[in-house]
Amino acid sequence: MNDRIILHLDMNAFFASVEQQANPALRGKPIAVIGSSGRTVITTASYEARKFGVKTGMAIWEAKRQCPQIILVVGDNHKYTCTSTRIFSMMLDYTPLVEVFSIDEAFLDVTHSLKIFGAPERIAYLLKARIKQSFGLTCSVGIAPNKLLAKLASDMKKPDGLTIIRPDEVSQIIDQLPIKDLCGIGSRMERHLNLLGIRTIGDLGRFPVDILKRKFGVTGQHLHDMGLGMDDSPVVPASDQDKIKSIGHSMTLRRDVSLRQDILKYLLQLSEMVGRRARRYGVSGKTVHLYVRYADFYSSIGKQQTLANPINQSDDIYKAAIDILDTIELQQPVRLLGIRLTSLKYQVAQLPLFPQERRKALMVNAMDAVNNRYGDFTVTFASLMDTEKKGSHVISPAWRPDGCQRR
DNA sequence: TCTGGGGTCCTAGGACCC
DNA sequence: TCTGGGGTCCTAGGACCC
Repeated sequence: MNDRIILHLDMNAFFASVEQQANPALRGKPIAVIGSSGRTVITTASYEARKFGVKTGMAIWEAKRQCPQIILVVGDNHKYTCTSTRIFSMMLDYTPLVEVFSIDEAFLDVTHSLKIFGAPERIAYLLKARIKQSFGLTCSVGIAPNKLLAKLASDMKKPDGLTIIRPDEVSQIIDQLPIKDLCGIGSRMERHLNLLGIRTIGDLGRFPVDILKRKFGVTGQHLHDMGLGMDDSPVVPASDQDKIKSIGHSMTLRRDVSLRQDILKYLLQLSEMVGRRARRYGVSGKTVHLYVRYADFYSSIGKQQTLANPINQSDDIYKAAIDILDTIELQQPVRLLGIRLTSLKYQVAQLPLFPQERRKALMVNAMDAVNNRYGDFTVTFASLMDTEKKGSHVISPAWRPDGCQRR
């Protein structure tokens, strides 16, 4: 497995760049894409804004303090999904082995494409040129013998970069890089490793593997491999990928909420969002999770309940969520609520036999059809009538585009 | 108006069955 | 008069990714 050639392509400031292309007045200016809800953060900042220190995850007021002239744009998920789907389909012209890693990132295994296209750099240049020409967007590409190193490489030159790590250069290139550059080492793991005196990737590779294993279990071996730049995980195309394992929605409320009736209204809305998505995918779930984040931001509680049978009707999810809520004694006003459905079963949609349930299922199908066509919450429960209809307000770079499955 | 939202994977402990 | 142990399911929480 030493002779693979993996390419990692990462769109530069994707959401912000798409907006700048859509609206020429925004080009060359510091802009940031944000969410539509009241308490939102910076989702993506343009490179012009990044120069001022504006970063993903930053509060709006902080971004404005760093860069008073920043232009804020409410994100349009549909726009990004469409663009990324078209970009991913371009990649399939060079290899069938394309793994979508997020809405703006993918791995390509081009090992067997070289006979047709020549050097991997050539594939990278072709892709970069086509993406630039079709969408006006730039990306950074990394080429390496595995996914770990390809991702590391694409991060090394931004924007519009191309970085190659050849097998014989691996140790020299990674030796002095900080461990947090590795995909899989976050801030907590970084701190743990720092305490062991490990700061660079080279340090990690030289550290005794048995101590890592004793301290981190299975992860220890993985850490050791990463330290040596080793990774034999395959590029898995969408068609071979495991089925989705959970469906959830959460929302930070406009204001902290204490009244039960207010909480229930949000839970009904979340249940409808989760249920509708589950029905669209043709799945039901046996376990319902409720997540509550309190007003202080740091404390939270999560509880789950497993049912006798899998469900995907919004009102069934809602009932389960209320059941869970009733077991919790809320400690503070609520800042965020989340509902997630897990233990998913994939089953062919079938109308229930009994008349009453059958009528309900038919009605839900009809409601789903209207909402799919005219936007979320066009037809909904009476108590949600004043809910905003603005389509999916969810924006997140981790959003998996629905339409990126091959063929 | 300080701090979003969608996921996956792992661990650890308890219940229960054989 | 002794209290083993494997497997599976469930719950809670944390780390990590984008």
